[in-house]
Amino acid sequence: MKLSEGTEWAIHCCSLLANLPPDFALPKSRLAEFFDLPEDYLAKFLQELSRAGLVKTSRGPGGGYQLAKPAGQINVLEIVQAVEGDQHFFQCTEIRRCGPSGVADKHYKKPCGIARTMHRAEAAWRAELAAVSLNEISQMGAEESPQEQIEKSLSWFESVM
Amino acid sequence: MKLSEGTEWAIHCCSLLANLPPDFALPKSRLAEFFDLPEDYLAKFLQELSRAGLVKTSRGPGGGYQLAKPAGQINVLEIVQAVEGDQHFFQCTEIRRCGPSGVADKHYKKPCGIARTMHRAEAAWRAELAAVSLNEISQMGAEESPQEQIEKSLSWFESVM
DNA sequence: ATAAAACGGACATATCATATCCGAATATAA
DNA sequence: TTATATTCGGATATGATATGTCCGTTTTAT
Ligand code: SF4
Ligand code: SF4
Repeated sequence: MKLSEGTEWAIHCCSLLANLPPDFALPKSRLAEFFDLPEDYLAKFLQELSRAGLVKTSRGPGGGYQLAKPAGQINVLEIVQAVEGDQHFFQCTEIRRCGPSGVADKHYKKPCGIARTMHRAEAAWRAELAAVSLNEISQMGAEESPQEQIEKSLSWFESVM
Repeated sequence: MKLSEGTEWAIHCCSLLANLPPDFALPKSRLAEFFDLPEDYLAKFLQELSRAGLVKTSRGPGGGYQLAKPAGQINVLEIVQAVEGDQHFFQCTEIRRCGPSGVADKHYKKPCGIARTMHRAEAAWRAELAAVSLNEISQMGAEESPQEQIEKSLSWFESVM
């Protein structure tokens, strides 16, 4: 029961993209370099962000990834769902219908209390993530990063653009 | 990103145990039979419930599993954690420290905004589960089960005790 | 035309979930 | 004391998913 690493990577990448000047695209090679991640594997998640409509891509020289919307209009839940899919954590296998006490399917009108409890908890999780925008994430990142890191990021950025 | 089936099994088993007369123990063979589950695999999760102190066990003839505490004093989160462990969903791999902008470890004083956001969401999930007692689960089960199922359960129970 | 870049499918490997089996420890009852 | 019923834990097998690499195709700027 663990979120994939891709989720962390995707949020970090989106946060970085949020700090880029408008109309500037960063290719996967640069993103991978910045975080020291395997380029081809990272690309999988970037493509999922693209499919989800969170980033837009441009091919060819000078191309790469940019946010598809202002960072204030993207929330963390969207990023997580793009990478993880929208499966529920709790997938009921309807074991109440099995064994010596099970009866015909038509008698089970709605999810039982167990399923409702688990789903309510998931909804609370999603709500917390949906309440945080990418903008907030990138601002927290900017405010809390050590000064030296910000300087190194800027000089890295100068060297690639 | 999916909870194991064992979680559902464990909650169902606890709910069933909550309906047993005091001082009556149900062996794993009966529990597995009731839900039509693989006996040896189910036993793994029952043992985890035992290690977590949620059920008590007695060996030898007439032995089996019973709740270790009144159902009102057990909550769903405890059961889930017993089975799933207490790992966080989101496990930060500290990628901010890597790549061309990373600086020495000592500069990172606290989890970043991403990690805090993810952990807050997990806390909300846990809180929802902790708010529901096993007693409520088993009552919902009793109230919502089809009449025919309750009768079949009772007659099954007569046959095994 | 050439080069840079995303895209998508095929593949390999590692980790974890699922499942079975068995011997050891423990308790009851005859 | 012996036979039986039960939990416990380790070993092992299998399948699914996460992780990671590779390469050919498509798109686009120059
Ligand atoms: S709906 Fe509820 S009772 Fe039925 S299998 Fe799912 S969790 Fe169990
Ligand atoms: S603490 Fe935050 S910035 Fe650092 S790796 Fe974890 S999620 Fe990323």
